[in-house]
Amino acid sequence: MPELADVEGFRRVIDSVAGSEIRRVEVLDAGVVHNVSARRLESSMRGHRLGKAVRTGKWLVVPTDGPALIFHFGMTGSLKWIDDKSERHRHDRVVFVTNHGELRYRDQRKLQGVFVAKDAHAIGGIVGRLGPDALDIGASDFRSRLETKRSSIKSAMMDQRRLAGLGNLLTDEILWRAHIHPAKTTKAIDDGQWRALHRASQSVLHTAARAGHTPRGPRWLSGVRSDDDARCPRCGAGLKRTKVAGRTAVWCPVCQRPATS
DNA sequence: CGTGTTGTTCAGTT
DNA sequence: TAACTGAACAACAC
Repeated sequence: MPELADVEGFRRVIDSVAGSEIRRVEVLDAGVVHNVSARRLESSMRGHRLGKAVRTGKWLVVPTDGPALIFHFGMTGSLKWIDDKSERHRHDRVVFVTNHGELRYRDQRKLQGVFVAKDAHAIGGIVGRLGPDALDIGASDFRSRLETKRSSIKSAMMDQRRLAGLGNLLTDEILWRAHIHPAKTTKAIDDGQWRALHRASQSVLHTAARAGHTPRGPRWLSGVRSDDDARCPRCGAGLKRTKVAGRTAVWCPVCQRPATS
């Protein structure tokens, strides 16, 4: 699930409970706690208040009046705020019990998880080299960061060092909206297509970020991409599935004509 | 028992 | 160097 839009949703979960004081940390599965021990996570966070979260790409940094919490959600992670007595979910891995409710890091596959940094500025060694967030990047920046990678456009868009936040679904959605084939080489994209791509990116990302997830509506590729016999929401053609940049790309053979040369 | 999965990283290769 | 491929991580559905 978690790409830019989903993590934006998690950011707002944190924002809505900023100020809550962590009373206890329950590490139910230490496999998701990455750069500190479970014991250290508990002792370093106890008694501190959650601040406003900052998202960059798929990373979420949560400052406190002590150390900062850092989350990456891999493919199946999420953050849940529970203010009633709901049962723990079998995939709840870390629970931050506060004075107002519980913040739960839930994750089936445990590919990423929870990190701790001295403060919100000391995240360099954890997050690595990230490009600017894909939301609200300007058209010329967008283009120059992508076109210098000689690869398929899909590969460039998913490269977190160029633009941060786009994953497999959002990338396919944007390319579909812009009528560009996912395997098209960056250097084969013309001026008009770069403009269309940027415009589609902003449109998709703003809507998805506002929703807190990539919409699955009838006008969205994401709404049909998993269907058997999936059809293009725009023209009705049968959608194609091919491997591009190591991932399954879903695209419309009519709206996104494959490269001819 | 295979195959696939909304992410990232690393070793090996081109 | 740049980019690609496959594997690995882990868990589950089909």
